[in-house]
Amino acid sequence: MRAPTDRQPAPETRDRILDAAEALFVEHGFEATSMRMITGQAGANIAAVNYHFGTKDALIQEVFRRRLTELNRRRLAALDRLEAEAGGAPLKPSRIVQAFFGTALEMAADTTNGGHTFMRLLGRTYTEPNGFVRQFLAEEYAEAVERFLAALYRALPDVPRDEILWRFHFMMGAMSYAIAGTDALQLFAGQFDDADPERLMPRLMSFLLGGLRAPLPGAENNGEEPAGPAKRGARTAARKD
Amino acid sequence: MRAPTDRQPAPETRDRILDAAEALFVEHGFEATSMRMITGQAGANIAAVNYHFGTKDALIQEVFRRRLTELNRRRLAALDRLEAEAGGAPLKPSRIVQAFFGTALEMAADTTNGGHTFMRLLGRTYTEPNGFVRQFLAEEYAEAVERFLAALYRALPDVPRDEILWRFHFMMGAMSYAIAGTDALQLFAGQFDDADPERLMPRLMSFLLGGLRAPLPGAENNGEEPAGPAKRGARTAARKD
DNA sequence: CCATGAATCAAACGATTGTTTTAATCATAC
DNA sequence: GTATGATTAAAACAATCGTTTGATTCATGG
Repeated sequence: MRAPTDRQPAPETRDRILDAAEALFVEHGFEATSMRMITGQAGANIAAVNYHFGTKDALIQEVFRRRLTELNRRRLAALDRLEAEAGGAPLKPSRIVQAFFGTALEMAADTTNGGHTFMRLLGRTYTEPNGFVRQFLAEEYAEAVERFLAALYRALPDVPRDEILWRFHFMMGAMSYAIAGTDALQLFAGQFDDADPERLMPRLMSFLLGGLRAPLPGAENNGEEPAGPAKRGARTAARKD
Repeated sequence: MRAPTDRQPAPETRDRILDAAEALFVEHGFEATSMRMITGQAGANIAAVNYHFGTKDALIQEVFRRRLTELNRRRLAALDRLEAEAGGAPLKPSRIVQAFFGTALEMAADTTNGGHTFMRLLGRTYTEPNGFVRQFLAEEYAEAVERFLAALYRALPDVPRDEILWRFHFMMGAMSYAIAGTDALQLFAGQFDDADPERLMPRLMSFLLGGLRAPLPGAENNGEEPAGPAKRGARTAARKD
């Protein structure tokens, strides 16, 4: 009676709990969301969580696992497709970025199946203090990050790998805010006249690619004293497309 | 006996509590940090927090207030300086970005006075679910955001304001990850060979400016099908420097 | 029709939460 | 030295936390 059957899809209580937990985690965070809030919203008994998942931490993990596995599967499928088309040649950075971040944005645009809810949760979880959540995320992401970084290294052989790594990191931050911030961050109160999610994708893509292809630091033409307009021949990271 | 004196700087217990709370909030988050953990690390009695601050929420607010007021004061001072130098002319976008994000990175580089600790906390708090924290942040930021956005609008008159707003938003995301991620995000496990904080500033600045000046979306040369390398005359957001 | 095991239920578990109370201690001014 | 008010201290407050228990319901196959 300890472990529920795992060959059957399980009726529905289990899924209702996952959905409720996902929504409540977004709204209140992990710690501030109690088991009673979850089971209450799911219309289940308080003991149902421990019965189906064992512990609260295990529930959190499962909330992430079911979506994250799918997200990274799609990402890797998109990358596979690109590499198959290219036939051994290095990929265009813009395509790589599109495959990784565009796929995430597509999931975030799905408001009917909970994808939107989850992506908001995911965005704020990258920086979550909770230790075991971070480690779990790292494991789930390991393969995808490794392959996409390798693709970027190949695509930008002249850019130092440290630089690519950092910029990939920056891009993840921008994407997280893009998703989480649409409704979460009211720092720019009343300023978002146009929060059309339709336009978010091209907006973010332009920004990400601009950052990725920015002139490398160290070249003294950047940042501090950029004397005149648009120096020609400025040292640039990526002009592969 | 209810309200402590507010004309005296107060001895030190109050500050020890703030420092302990700041450090513990970074490590565990707000909810997972108990009053007993705070007072324990501060070497104070459990009742000291409620005596000095009234409530846990008020303590959280004070942790942010004391640093955030200073940070935004410096930001606005830097902007004042730029505008004084320019004498009425629009500013260079790179200078504006430097004044806003560079000032934050400088505070994050201060590892001796808790600035580093706080900036890590701040970065992950922008997306905090906790309602009253977000509202408090919005109020503390209102003036600085308003003035910097206005400066960017003037600096980039040809760029739609919505676009500037979004890119400012993206930049905040990238910066948050830049600070919080150095130690928090181990997603790229073992990959950060060069996490030298000295180099973080120019790296982030290059990325932010690249994103800010990226070609605007909508122009069909961007993102999806960028046929050839580096189209000349591509529509670009900002080439003021 | 009954046996079997999964699923649900109400109720309680001990532990920990933020906060309060009441008394003791401390410093300072008269 | 004694009064005054700020600070600290120990102890307890009710409330809520995640989890467990043991009984009951339900579905299914022999």
